Amino acid sequence: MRALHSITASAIRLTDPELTSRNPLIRKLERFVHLTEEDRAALESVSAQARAVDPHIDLIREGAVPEDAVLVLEGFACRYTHCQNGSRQIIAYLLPGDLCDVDLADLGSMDHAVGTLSRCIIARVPREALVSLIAQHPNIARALRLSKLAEEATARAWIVGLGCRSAQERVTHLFCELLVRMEAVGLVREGWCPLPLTQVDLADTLGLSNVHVNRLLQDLRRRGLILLRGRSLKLLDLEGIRAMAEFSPRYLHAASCDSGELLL
Amino acid sequence: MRALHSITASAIRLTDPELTSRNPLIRKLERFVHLTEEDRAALESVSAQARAVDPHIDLIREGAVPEDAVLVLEGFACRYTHCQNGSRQIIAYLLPGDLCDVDLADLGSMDHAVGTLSRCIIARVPREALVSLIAQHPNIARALRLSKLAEEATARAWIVGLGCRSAQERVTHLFCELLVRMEAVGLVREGWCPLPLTQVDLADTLGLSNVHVNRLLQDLRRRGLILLRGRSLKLLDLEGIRAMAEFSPRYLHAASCDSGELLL
DNA sequence: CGAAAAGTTGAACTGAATCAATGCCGGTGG
DNA sequence: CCACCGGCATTGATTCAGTTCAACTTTTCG
Repeated sequence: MRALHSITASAIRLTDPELTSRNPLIRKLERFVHLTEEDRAALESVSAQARAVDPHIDLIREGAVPEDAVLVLEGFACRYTHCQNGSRQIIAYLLPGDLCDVDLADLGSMDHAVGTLSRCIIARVPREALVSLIAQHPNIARALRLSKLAEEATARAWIVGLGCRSAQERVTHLFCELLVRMEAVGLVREGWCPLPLTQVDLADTLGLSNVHVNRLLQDLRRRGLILLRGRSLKLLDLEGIRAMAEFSPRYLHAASCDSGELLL
Repeated sequence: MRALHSITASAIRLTDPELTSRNPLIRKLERFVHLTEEDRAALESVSAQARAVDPHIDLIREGAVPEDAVLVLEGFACRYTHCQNGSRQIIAYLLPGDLCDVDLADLGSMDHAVGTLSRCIIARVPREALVSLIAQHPNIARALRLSKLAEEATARAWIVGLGCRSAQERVTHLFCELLVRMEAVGLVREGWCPLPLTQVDLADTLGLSNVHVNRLLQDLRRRGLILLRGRSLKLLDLEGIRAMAEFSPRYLHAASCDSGELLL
């Protein structure tokens, strides 16, 4: 059986060397650890019964005590809150492959909401399924721990950005982050990165007004640094943009990854 | 032996009902779980061999791969980074009782530095000691997990503050947060909360200039909302300040605490 | 095709930064 | 004990990055 599986796997690899799996959760976790066929099967089964969700729909409401974890398979979702002045602050993006609130067991009521930004494919992982997944698959448990560390590093990077970067630096830094994260789950094709966000979404992420975001994007386009077409983004002068954003991809793999290739 | 211990404990409680322990780590974790005498002894032993550290000293440098966790017993430390424009951004405060980087085992190189702000008393907990502490004391393990959730909630609150609150709201929100956290480790006396920070430190925390922080503080004093004397802070109209900061202490106990009293 | 959502533009405004000088206080050494 | 020094706090004047408001255009999508 083991032999059979690896033959199958390598056959797939020969026909389509890039797609070890279409499941973004598997792709993401494989950046951190090596998964066995059993691990992958468990992850596939957890991702079954996904359903499409419209944009701007709450997946977990603020104050709720979540009974299952949210797994994003397609589209962009986010954590967010509303301030009393009416403005919305996006706290984190949930991209394909992201599994929200792994520590369900310890979690009390939510201090923020989780909702879709674009149309999404979402799977719900019940608490018991999550617990047994972690208990029975040490590789997966470790990969989830490592990706949680990356999430925390991302939150820190957002604090730094909001605290001490200019508006243009924030925009470009966010684009660099999204590119790396989407690449990690195999969703970047020929430099084009899906970006199903409105300028208002970007503004609520970056602590800016939508008007100003609009002008910043125009400026980047005029200078030939980015292309924005049909909900996709292409960074033209990647090195230049990284320099102006002071972006280092290291924090996104915050961990002792074995594969050196990951460090870029 | 068990009986003896509990007699001792209640005797201490009778003479000094407030001080279940002077150790801020124990005080903090006891807000989340009930600790046995063995748990407490283990935590005391981990806190032994603390040493004084001057202000503005790095405890962990950016890029380092830490071999032990940092435990703050007295004073204020922080996580921070330098942006290339020269400004410093403080990412999190480490207050007495805070144990930095519990997931040492999974951690790669640091994407930020950890340093003292004021004079501090610091203990270093070697990796093996930390691992065995967690393995042998499930209560402590759970309490550390819960306090990590509170840390994450705090980071999210900082993102919200930097993203969409006015300068004055940020200052007052930070003061409310510090008051609650210092109260949790028994360091607030008659409403006075230690605040061994300069206005530059506050500015680097809040994404403001030191000049502006100075003016905001003067304004708060003039309006009779705070007192600032000798590295201590007193919030006079706590309800008013909480309202203007849109502060809810709930996120700081982000978890299923059993004690209702914690929810305020 | 028509309505709603998203993007674009200009003008006026403002919160906060910057720059630069001054005052204060606590520690240190003579 | 006093004089000096360095870090921190305070003040005023000026500038600027980014907001707000409001109108207008373009795109999307049922």
